[in-house]
Amino acid sequence: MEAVSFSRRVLAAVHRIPKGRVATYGAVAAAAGNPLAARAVATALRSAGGGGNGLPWHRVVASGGRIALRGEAGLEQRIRLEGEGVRFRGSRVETAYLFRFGMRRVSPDSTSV
DNA sequence: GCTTTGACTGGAA
DNA sequence: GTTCCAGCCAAAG
Repeated sequence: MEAVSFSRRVLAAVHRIPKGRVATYGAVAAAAGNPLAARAVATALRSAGGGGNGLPWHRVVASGGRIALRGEAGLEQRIRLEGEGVRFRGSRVETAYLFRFGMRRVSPDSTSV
């Protein structure tokens, strides 16, 4: 029973992304309950997002760590991520910085960067 | 309630 | 390496 809307879960998932890490739309969609709803994640973010909401939208990237937005928006997102300590490899984010939901710390140093 | 849109994804060219 | 096509889902008009 989904008491809350999808966008709500998406926002919660995005908010769960730790600083200095980035999650793909597919990961957020999976955390929201539908791994195939990557597109819906973008729709929800665009609707709920927009700025001023305190939502770390810049921590959400496309598949492979690619920047989803184009133009200034994508550039700003990259700058924000770099400000959080995320490294870039050309036009892509390092795969090691990709955050995955449901990560269990099998080792005490697994979650550490 | 149907149609349009959109910050996606994976595979092929 | 990039670009294009088709498929998917949810929210807004």
